[in-house]
Amino acid sequence: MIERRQTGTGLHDPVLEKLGMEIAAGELPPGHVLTLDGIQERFGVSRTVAREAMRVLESMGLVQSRRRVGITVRPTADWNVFDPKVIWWRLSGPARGAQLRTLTELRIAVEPLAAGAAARAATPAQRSRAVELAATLRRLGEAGELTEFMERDVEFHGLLLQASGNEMFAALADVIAAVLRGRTQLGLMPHKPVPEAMDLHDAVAAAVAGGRSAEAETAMRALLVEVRTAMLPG
Amino acid sequence: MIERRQTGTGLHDPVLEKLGMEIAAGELPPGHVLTLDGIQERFGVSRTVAREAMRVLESMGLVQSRRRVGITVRPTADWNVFDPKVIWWRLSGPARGAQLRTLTELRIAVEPLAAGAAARAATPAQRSRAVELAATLRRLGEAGELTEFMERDVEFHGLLLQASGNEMFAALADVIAAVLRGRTQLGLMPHKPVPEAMDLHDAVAAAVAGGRSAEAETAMRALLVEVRTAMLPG
DNA sequence: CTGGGCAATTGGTGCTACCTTTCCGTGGAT
DNA sequence: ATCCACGGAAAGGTAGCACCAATTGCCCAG
Repeated sequence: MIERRQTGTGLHDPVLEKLGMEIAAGELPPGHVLTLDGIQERFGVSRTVAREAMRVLESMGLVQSRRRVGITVRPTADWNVFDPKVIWWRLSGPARGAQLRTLTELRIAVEPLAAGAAARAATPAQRSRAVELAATLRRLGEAGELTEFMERDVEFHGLLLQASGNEMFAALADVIAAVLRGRTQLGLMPHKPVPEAMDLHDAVAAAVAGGRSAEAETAMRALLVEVRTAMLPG
Repeated sequence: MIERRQTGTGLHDPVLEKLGMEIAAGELPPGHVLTLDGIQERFGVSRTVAREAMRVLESMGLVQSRRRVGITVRPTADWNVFDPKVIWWRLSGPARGAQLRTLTELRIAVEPLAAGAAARAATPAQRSRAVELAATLRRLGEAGELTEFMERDVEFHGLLLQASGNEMFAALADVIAAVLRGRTQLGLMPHKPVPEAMDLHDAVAAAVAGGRSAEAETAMRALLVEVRTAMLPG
């Protein structure tokens, strides 16, 4: 589940969001210098708020603050590219395609192992839920219910990441949810999921349910390679 | 290269560091409530400094700030476990072993694909450097120069991650360096690297140099599985 | 005794004013 | 041309204020 704005309140959050987006989008290129004064004036906020937003950006590696010189935008290589906010900002900007590609590579790396681990570590409830979801996916896919299909797909992949028992894998669930949602928004999904995809979802679920780790891993890998080739033209 | 706070300057940094460590270590368990006043008094800093540290912790998902309630420590599942600072804090605390395990799983997921990508995308300089490093590793390993071996190993793995052309993989270089260093500090390394490890380093380097992607991937996977089994007893 | 509403308390939110510290530029002296 | 000293710009840090929201608990009605 992506959770945008659950806090809602907070005056420094809009500032953080806007600056983060602009930096991630490259509108404020590396080397560009901001000042607290400038931020205050631009957003009509106090020094306190400007400083807090700046500190958070600094902790993400997006900027560096030095006395006398100002707030400098840092090169991309220094960013915390695993920070969910940074990923979100890049997915919202012109680098969306590139970010989707690197994230898909990450998915191909992580999700097969997560599925394998899930086959070993999942609870009975998780196993049956996986099978159930795979069946639902087939039904929705054949019916052409694209958005509902996507939501279940998000749940399916999130479930396996959670069930892997590795909290670092589990932490990727939200990010991958954003990838799946962003992919359909970008029109990188076929209008009707290919039958192979449904077969592979079934295969993964069955292998997880049956505790067949290696099988779950290879099926998930095949599924994701399928996903990558499908979005290559995009 | 690990770079612990080369900025040094900054009064809010020690506060952030201490609180982060305590939360990561579980000394401040989920649900525990802090107040800005308490932080001010404890560290002898002003409200501004306490607030900035709190905001950064909040952006890492370690705490949540609510009016009238205070600053609540959030459950582990909400943490940004990919944030380098969070990883560092957990590696420094009692959860070190668990963190090393999840990170090793992540390595097994990511590094083989990164090596495969490096075989496709590396520059000529990177390819020759990889071969050179593998040879150096063999020499150092046979000589039993453990710390120097480790430093070259750090460079080797970082090089391939950088060369993969995927910035998310590249961003893991620092973290993996911390894992390698932490592993030797924890005594989870054999006193003399096993010959197989050296052979596999060679195989990876040769495959990358020769552009044989699949071969680089499988060799790297074998190398990391070796690593995992070696640290399982720990 | 229970429940609902109202008021007091608590603690973060945001603002302003002011001082300190660090360095970047600049300009003058050698 | 080089070096050094100095002024000023901008972040770093402190203090105290008004404000607001949520929680706590009290009080009174049923």
